[in-house]
Amino acid sequence: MPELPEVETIARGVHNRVRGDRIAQAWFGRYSEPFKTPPALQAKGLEGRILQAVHRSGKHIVCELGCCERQSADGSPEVGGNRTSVQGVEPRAQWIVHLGMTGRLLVTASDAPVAAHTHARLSLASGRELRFVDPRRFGRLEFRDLLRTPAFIAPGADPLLIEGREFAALFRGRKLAIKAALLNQGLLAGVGNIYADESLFRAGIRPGRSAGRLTKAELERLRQALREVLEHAIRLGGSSVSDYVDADGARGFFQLEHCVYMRTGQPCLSCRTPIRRILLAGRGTHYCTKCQR
DNA sequence: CATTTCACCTGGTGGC
DNA sequence: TGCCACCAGGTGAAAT
Repeated sequence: MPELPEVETIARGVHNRVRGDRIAQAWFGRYSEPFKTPPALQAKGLEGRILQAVHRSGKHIVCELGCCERQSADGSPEVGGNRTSVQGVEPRAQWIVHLGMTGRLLVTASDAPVAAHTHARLSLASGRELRFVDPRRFGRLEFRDLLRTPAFIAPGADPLLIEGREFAALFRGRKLAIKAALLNQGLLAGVGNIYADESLFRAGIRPGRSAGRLTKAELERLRQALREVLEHAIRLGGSSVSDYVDADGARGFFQLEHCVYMRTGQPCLSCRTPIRRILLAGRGTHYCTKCQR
């Protein structure tokens, strides 16, 4: 479910709520699917760590963890301060959360009712909990000890930062549909089904067009449309189509701004032509046959 | 190598 | 009310 704007919203929310807090205890459920690192190793690695910062990389939420016990007087991690002289400031480990289709990462009171399909609960020194909930179990949790493993960086360029030249180069010589290319996380990190459809509508490009045959002008329109759509969605807290919520359990509002996604048969907001739905790259794909060429 | 298809899961919805 | 088919924000392995 969650694409770049939803993951960004959640990461910011979690960051603002738990930064500087200490993981007192970690509990993991019995299912093996959600864990890239065995649950016992995750619990052992996480307990006692300070949550220094939480940010997004592609569709991944990365929790930067410092080593143990120590934190500054105001509870902030002093990132960017004197890194070598303050114990526990340099990230020593990472907890990487991928939400799959239905994953949630929530900051709750420790006595809040435990939702069904809760697979991880980190109790924090502040008395709250960081919980991972995922009914479909497509999400993944990974622990990295940075003394042994390199820091996590999502493959693929960030669609908010990429420049025109580099963007165009991603698609050069590719025969596959532009929508399939947008969904390829190795090319661009963070674009999923909603924002692929919405950005192609905004750029006026049919999703089935061969990626390598788009003109320079079309590619530039697409790059800007993608950035504008993603930034707008972030400002509105993401899209809540069915069950997406942020770190506080609040819904986003960008679903109210969707022009094509899940609007099959409804009139195009620009020309009134009914929105068409086709299957492309195995995904429901929505577009306007008149506005998108 | 590039590209496509499918399996992995649970839950909600709409038709009969 | 129940049953069933179909659909859903993602991804990576297997097949082509």
